[in-house]
Amino acid sequence: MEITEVVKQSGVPASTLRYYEEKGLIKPVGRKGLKRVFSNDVLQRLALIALGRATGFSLNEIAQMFGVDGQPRIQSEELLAKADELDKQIKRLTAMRNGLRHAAYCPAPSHMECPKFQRIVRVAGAGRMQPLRSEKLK
Amino acid sequence: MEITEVVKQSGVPASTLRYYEEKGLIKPVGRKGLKRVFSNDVLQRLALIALGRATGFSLNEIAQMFGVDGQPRIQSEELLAKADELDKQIKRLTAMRNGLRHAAYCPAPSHMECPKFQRIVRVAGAGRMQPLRSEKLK
DNA sequence: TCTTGACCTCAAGTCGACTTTAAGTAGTAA
DNA sequence: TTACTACTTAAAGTCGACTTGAGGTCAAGA
Repeated sequence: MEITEVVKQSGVPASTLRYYEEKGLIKPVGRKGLKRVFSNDVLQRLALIALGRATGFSLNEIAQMFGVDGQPRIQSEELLAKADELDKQIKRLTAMRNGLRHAAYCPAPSHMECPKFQRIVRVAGAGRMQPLRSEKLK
Repeated sequence: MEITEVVKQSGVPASTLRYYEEKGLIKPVGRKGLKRVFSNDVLQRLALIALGRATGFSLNEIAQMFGVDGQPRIQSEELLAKADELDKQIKRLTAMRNGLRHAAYCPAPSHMECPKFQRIVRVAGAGRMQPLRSEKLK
């Protein structure tokens, strides 16, 4: 497959494919002249990357978790730790979803005054109010 | 409360608080000289913002969903639509979590070759491989 | 042979979410 | 009065994830 075929089948723009290659997330099987040639495994790879991105992992994290060949490069311990993080995240999302559904119908003048809504926020946040960027320091 | 107190109780840096104010996400009740004075409602507000961010909403979306006073500014229909989005997101997260747990133990040489792992990726992605930035066009 | 189209590289630009920096002000303490 | 501390503003910088643009290459068709 040449790059355009990958673009068509995946919906991922060529510029992004080149960028992902640069970051070591995908790898063409070869070249035909200048042109990159991909095997169709790349589509699964892209699905995996998209899934990772959609679940909040950075490209670097994804690259770490699954090497170019799909083999994890980090310890199973760390993979399991990531999985646990996701569990927490799932709880937050569930709380937020419930909060939104509630807010759609709650008659309270301001939601911050509604005890149910307050509880949802409290349960979900549970002390973590830091903005996301602050997590860069590691 | 002055800003430092908010920083202490919330963990959110002063620079971020000022930035949030600029974006219309929070609002001091007044000033004492130059200094901002906040009511302690701001802490709940920050929890709400953090929850929103953690669940993947942008600051603009959060500002849209809940005005400065916590009253939703958008229709319940839209709130419910957001809730449905969250449901999908929860499914993706769950899939990713399962994938990671599986990857931690699966003996297959490459995960992309493991049928179980493949199914997880397929179920979760379901055609959506577009990078996140592409969604800016709306 | 010349042009076209599909691809290439490398550098620079953009966008959101902040952070950093430089320079200023208001209240308090010595 | 001076110095210090806790804040302020406005502008510029940073970081990740891409996108855009300028200019180059190569195979195929007129």
